[in-house]
Formats: sequence, C-alpha cells, structure tokens
Amino acid sequence: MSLGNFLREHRQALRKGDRSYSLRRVAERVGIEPSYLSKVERDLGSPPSEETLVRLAGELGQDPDVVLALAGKVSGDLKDTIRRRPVLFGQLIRELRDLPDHAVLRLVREVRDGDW
Amino acid sequence: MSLGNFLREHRQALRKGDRSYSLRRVAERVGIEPSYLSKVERDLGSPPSEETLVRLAGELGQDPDVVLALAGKVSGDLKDTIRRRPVLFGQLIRELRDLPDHAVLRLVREVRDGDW
DNA sequence: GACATTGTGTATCGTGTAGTACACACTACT
DNA sequence: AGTAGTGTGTACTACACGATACACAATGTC
Repeated sequence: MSLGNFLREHRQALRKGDRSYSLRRVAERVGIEPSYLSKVERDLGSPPSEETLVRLAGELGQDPDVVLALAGKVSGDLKDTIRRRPVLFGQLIRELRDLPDHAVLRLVREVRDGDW
Repeated sequence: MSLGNFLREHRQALRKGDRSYSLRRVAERVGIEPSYLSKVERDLGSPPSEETLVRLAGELGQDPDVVLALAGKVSGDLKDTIRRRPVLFGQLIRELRDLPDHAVLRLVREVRDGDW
C-alpha cells in the first residue's frame, strides 16, 4: 500500500458519512493547496514534510507513525531518542530487526510492566 | 561535543603517529574537497551526507552511528527497520526513552542471549 | 632561501524538497 | 439551465543540501 492510496482510501471512507471530507476541504483544514493534496494522493512528486503528514494523519484519524512510514520517514522524536544513545539503540534495533512481531511485542510489554 | 570538534580531535590524535592524517590527505582519501572538510571540522554549514560521514568515520576508526548522531542523523538501515514496523518500534523506543543505559543494555543482552 | 604542504576564505553550483497559484473540465444539486 | 463544488494539469518558486573550484597566507622541510 502506497502513501497516496492509503490517504485516499481513508479519506473516501470518512467521506461516506461526512460530506466535508472532500479533497478540497481536507486540504483546506490541513493547510495545503488542493492540487498538492491531489498529487500526494496519487504519489506524484516527493511526499509532504513530517509536519504536514502528521496533520494529515490527525485529520484522517490515522496513526502518525504509520503515515510517516508509508512516506519513507521516521518520526523526529524517535530519531532524537536514538541520536542521544546511538550505540545502545543501534545495537538493540539491529538485534530486533529479524525477530518476529510477537517477540518484539513481548519485549514492549515486558518493559512496560516490569520493574525497570 | 560537536561533530566538527569530534572529527578534528580524532584526526589530530591519529596524526601524532602518522603524518598522513593531515586535513588534506584525509579529505582526499574520503573523496571530498579539503576546504569542505575544513568547514565540516569547524561546524560551518550543514553536515555532510550519511555516505560521506560513514566514510569519514571509517577513515578515523570511529563508530559510524556515533558520528552520524553528532551530525544529527540516524543510520539509514535503522530507519528502514523502524519503517517496516512503525507502531511496534515506535512503542518500544518511546518506552525506552527515559530508561537508564543499564536497563537498555540489559535488554540488548537479554535479546542476544535469550531463546527468542 | 626555495619548495612543498597546510588549513582556510570566497564564490559558485546542481539537485531535491516542499510546496503555491491558477486555470480547466467534470459532476451534483435545485 | 445555472451555480457550486470536485479533482486535476501545468507552470512556477523559495530555500536548503551537499558539495566543488581555486586562490591565499602561514607553516614546515631540505
């Protein structure tokens, strides 16, 4: 699924119940030109900036991290966190790269619930 | 410690034992102009690209992730890994953000040694 | 003293990013 | 039939990124 398809599909889904989710209206609320959003939804040209993508995700009720990922980006706050301890996080993430979802999820839970 | 200071100090340290670590010679081996490396070592202008930084780190025997971090960047392969599972890794990294080094390190070891 | 080497200042450049502006054709109402 | 709203095509733009090119003064070396 491309970024454009994702955005278009979710916007159109919302539109079924609310006429205000036309491309033009959404563009207006997000603060960009309609023609630009049109291009974004068709994956033409480079994807919007992180800020614009986050506002777009919010408008469509989608997870910002997912939208950013579809645009080939990683949230700035995650990058900051890694940058503060590059060796440690580098090791950890590379270690987890090939592990299945459930293993990573188990780790998340362990950290959240455990006495760290 | 800034990127420029870091690079300059490590280059000059190497230079004590090896005359070939002049700014010009290093720049040549890394494949950039001396005047550009000079600016980088004084933190003028925007830092080099990821590729150039990695070559620079290699030349100076330093950890690429550390050099990238000093330049305000995160290695492309880590970004790719996060982008493949944005929600999972987003949760994990945000969970670990405020934990002390030893806790994160313990996690790294657990994953590496455990039966995952 | 000559010659090479060193680091730096100034000017310039091509490419990519992240958009705007506006006209156009089509569809939906009423 | 007229008006409002819809998505799109084309052209353009400001700015940042990631450098290069080359001259220059200072320092080292033989």
